Amino acid sequence: VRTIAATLDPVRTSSRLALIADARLSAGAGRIDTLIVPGGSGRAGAADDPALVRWLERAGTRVPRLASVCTGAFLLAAAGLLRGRRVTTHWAFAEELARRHPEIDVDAEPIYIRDGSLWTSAGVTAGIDLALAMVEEDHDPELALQIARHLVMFLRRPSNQAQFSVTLASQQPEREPLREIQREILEQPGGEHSVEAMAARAHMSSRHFARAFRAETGVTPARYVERVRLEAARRRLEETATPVQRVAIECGFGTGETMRRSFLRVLGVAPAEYRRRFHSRGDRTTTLA
DNA sequence: AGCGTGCGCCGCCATT
DNA sequence: CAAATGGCGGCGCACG
Repeated sequence: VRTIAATLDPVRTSSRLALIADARLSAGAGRIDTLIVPGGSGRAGAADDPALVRWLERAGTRVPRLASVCTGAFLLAAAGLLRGRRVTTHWAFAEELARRHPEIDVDAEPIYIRDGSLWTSAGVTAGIDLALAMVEEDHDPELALQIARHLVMFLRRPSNQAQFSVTLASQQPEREPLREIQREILEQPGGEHSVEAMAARAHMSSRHFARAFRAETGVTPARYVERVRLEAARRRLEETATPVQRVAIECGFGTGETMRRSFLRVLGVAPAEYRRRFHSRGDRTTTLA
């Protein structure tokens, strides 16, 4: 991994962290396999730097794989690299991107989008999902999964389910009845998803269902249900002010106590504490220089 | 904080 | 014969 900047002087990020680039644009960067353009509050100025934009125009058309994180998409757009492509960016800026560049097909829904050799991602952490997807492509899903675990990365899923984060995607079953069951769980985490009930819906004996599910996804049915419920609960805690108790019921945990224990076991924090730490205050955005 | 019990899981074997 | 499926029993543990 190498960093390239317009200058070799320290570059301050929006959080004041100073980075020193490995190379200057003018020096050329040698052969590049994947070019990743970050976003952040500095991107407006960068888009006004003719030398940088010109460099991007050239490099962007030559690299085998081009990517942006967050508002980095604006830079790619300024360099004319997104014409006619399907891309995403930070949700708070998606409308602006679409307005300023009508020639781009902007979709703010997925956490990242791959359009051929062009990869774009939503907010900063979505960039991790994007990077993991690249690892998966270059190597295999198992390695991506290992890394995700190593990073103690929380699973992320777009609401439209058109695109799962790699960790969940690697658990996509082949067989139709099992996919159907998975869909039901994802759509209604609070529903009745005991092993027996799911087996009945799939027209299988519970023994066979559990065995098949495990073989296809690598996770046992109940554990999968628990994961999905945990995800749903996390999202509600992050994005709403719904009382913890009600979140527990809505997400299929019988009681608040059950959800609490699940949180402690998997995430290491209790629900209330989790909300205190991660609840987002609406329009606040995260950007990276 | 502690506890009984029901559920999930799996090994094993029979059946299809 | 191999593979798919079903049933049983027992163990561990999480739910309430």
